Amino acid sequence: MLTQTLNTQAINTQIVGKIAPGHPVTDQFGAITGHVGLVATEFSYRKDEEIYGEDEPAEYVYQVVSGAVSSYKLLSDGRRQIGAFHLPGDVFGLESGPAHRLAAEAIIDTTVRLVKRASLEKAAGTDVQVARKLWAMTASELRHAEDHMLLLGRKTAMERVATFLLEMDRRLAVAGMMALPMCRRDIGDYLGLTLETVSRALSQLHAQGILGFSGARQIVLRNRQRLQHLDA
Amino acid sequence: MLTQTLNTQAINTQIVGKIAPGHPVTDQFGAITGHVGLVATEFSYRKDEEIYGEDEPAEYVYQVVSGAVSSYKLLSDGRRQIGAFHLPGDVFGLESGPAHRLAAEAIIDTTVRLVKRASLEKAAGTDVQVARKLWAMTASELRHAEDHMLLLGRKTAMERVATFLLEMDRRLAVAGMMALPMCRRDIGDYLGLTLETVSRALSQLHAQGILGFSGARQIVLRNRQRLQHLDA
DNA sequence: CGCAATATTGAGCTCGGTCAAGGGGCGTGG
DNA sequence: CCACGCCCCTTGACCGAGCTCAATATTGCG
Repeated sequence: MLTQTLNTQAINTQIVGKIAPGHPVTDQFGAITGHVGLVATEFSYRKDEEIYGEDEPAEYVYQVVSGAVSSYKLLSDGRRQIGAFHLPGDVFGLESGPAHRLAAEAIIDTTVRLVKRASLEKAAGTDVQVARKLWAMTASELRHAEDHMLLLGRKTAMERVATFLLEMDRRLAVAGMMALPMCRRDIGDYLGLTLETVSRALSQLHAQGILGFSGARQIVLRNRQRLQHLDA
Repeated sequence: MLTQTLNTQAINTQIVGKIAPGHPVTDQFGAITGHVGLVATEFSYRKDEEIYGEDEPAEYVYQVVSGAVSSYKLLSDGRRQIGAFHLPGDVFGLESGPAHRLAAEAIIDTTVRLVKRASLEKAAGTDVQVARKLWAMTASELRHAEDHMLLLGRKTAMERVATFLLEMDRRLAVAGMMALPMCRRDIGDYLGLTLETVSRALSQLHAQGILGFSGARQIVLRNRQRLQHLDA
């Protein structure tokens, strides 16, 4: 289980206070832990390694330092729905109840910072600002889930892929280019499509000059306007 | 706007303390407002009346007293995704941020109880138990949304309808029978299907003896076991 | 009892899934 | 630095679940 893994692989323990580079102002963890003096531990997972399973006790809350994580649910026959991708700076694994409602795994080699859920609960019990922040983070996840229900229930394949590209562009574009950490299958499982359909949609956008490739996962959006139009 | 409507139709204002009949123990509103002495107002909407629009300022938090409400998002061309149905006892319209992320409308004649969001925020600022409860309610909505993403992204039409029937059976069955407040189109918009597909699935379940009708919206589940199996 | 709204059923079509066969890029090892 | 090999990705051909369009059939409400 997680505890064992922690024992064998833990790298670095520190008092939270330094903020992850690149997220100096709006750091979610820092906002909570900074003035409470919680202890955070850094930890690494290899590509495809499970961080926690569905319905597993929610012992820790995580923040991606580097890499990328997916949160997902499985049906008994293996069909998978990814609910969210977590990128550097994102907090994940935060639960109000006792257990994780989705599983989480690293989609590439990933380093996270983590704090005990119990210590956050304790801080929230004495500091109203912390309590407010935990609520806001859960509300933010809910907002994303609500948008994603609309996508999954009502958008066409092309609209889904356009929405995905605009989301990733917003979240991880550097100098107008994005380096996707996830494979076509992961994108399909996020969008409720097959990997082939995702690939066909991307090829079509490429043919129309709306995006450019430099490697299958290195994408430049050349016409956000037209992409937004395709997004419905 | 809402304020106008409130002025013309408000029925009854009271100090919250009495609990809605049928929800004496786990009443969500009561748990928050009971010991804080907040003022709640009762209010009624007719079938198909909008309660609030998407992105409208979130001035009030609501609880269904009687009737039923749907929360939904629209695409520009009219495609609709219902994110949740709210039944008697349910709280809806609770936001951590300033605006409603989904619109809400009464799907049948409905009476709600409502309190000002600002007064809840104020109570949460002084009472940690209230803050905790608000967080828990948002987390509960998130849990539902995560389950629903799996349904919308990965389940077949028959699996979706089976899931829907089991959910409604759990939430509103009385003496083994459920009286659905919503039409086939609403069910379709909730499940990411057309109304025809919903109707066909229900007919098929009827033909297999898994459910019985007494009127299109009066349904008896005759074999929950088999339904659960169809739910994947 | 009558009628307008809602639900059912049918026929044909389409979008995205399935199955299958290459192609290409990246990391590894020589 | 280059070549090899393994994924990952792309593309093609066909299929079918669910959508669309259309014609009844119910039903519940006045």
